[in-house]
Amino acid sequence: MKRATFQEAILAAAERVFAVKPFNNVSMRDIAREAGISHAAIYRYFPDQRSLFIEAFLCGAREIIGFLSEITAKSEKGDIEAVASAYIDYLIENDQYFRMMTHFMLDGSLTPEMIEKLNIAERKIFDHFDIMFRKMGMSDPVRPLSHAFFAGLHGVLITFKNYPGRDRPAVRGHIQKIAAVLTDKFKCNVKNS
Amino acid sequence: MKRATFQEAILAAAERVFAVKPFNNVSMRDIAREAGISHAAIYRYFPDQRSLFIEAFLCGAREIIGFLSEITAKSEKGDIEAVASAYIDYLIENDQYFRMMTHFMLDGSLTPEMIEKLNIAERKIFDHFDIMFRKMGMSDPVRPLSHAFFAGLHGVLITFKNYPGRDRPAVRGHIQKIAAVLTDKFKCNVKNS
DNA sequence: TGTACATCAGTGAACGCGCGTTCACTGATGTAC
DNA sequence: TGTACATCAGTGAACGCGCGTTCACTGATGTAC
Repeated sequence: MKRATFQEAILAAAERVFAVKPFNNVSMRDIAREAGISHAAIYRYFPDQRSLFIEAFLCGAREIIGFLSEITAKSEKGDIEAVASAYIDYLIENDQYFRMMTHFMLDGSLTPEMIEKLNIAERKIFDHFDIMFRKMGMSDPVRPLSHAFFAGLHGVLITFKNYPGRDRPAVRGHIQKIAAVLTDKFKCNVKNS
Repeated sequence: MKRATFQEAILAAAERVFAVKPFNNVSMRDIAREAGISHAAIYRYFPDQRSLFIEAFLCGAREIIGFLSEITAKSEKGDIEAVASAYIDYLIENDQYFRMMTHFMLDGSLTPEMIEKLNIAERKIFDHFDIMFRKMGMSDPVRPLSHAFFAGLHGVLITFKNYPGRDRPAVRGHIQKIAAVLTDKFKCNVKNS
């Protein structure tokens, strides 16, 4: 097996483990077991655990970005509600990447290279929101809107993920409802001096 | 020293440690050292580490709530910009509680009692935002607005906390700027069908 | 007031665990002649 | 084609660490008579 292929196999195994177990207690041994190799072998392909995690996250981020690209392209008139709702739904389903993203955002000890990698992914997401806001006829600069909207949607997900005493569908419903409240605010084109 | 006093002394020590070190690698030994006692002694007052952390967080939350209560009371006409800006500033300064809050929100393994305690604190924050929105003349129900606004502000903090390549004042400036964009949206009273 | 005893807060040492990472080694593969 | 050698991917075992938690013990305090 070629080197690149092997790396991808490890990342794919990591992805499968993350889907089942909260990433913050996924061990190198877990991933190795899932990939069917010795845990020592991983160190031939990744210098350390965090590099592996970040690379795995970037794979997931690529998927998120691909999905976002699809839904923003689909909505001809910049239908922000549809985009927001689909985006939220996607992140609820692919919850592990969302959690990793939040974790990295709060982690103060990343190297500049790691931060830069994450930031490139983030900027791509902003770009798609930019496109959406332009389609909606918002006047430039739209980037601050994308920042605020992205951050707002993520905040809603984080805040209500463990909304107490509710089952999963009810939580999803509440998140969608509050996200809709937020989204509605962003349809307002007026600048309130 | 009375039992309650001792507990408070431990919590105060924890608070001091959290101010210096990311809470996710604060150990019982760290807290004990700061409090000037043996780490085994802590277990007389708290059943385990997480209970201690949650209790410490609740202390911090009380302070946040107190602060929020002050600023919402001060702003006669529901000056949402002033409230948001002060709230954001406070959370940037008292960053450790904000991070703990986010951590607990994402942690899926809390007991129902713990979740309930955290939720009571959260609801108190919502209450203050409710008051603000009512002062602004928003029509009921305002609770969804509070949910969305609270979540949005927190999202902005999380998203831009480690905004890469910026120093602390620049990060603070950006967070305030994006929070202002969000806040501005919430001044719009129109329902965009 | 003094004495014998019980209580219990607080201690230092130790337990046990899981983890990231390293290391000496093996065996398969590739290469040079 | 065959042989001798080098390379190197992958292994299982081990290292070393820090942690949460427990435990046997100590010494101070309180209590009963």
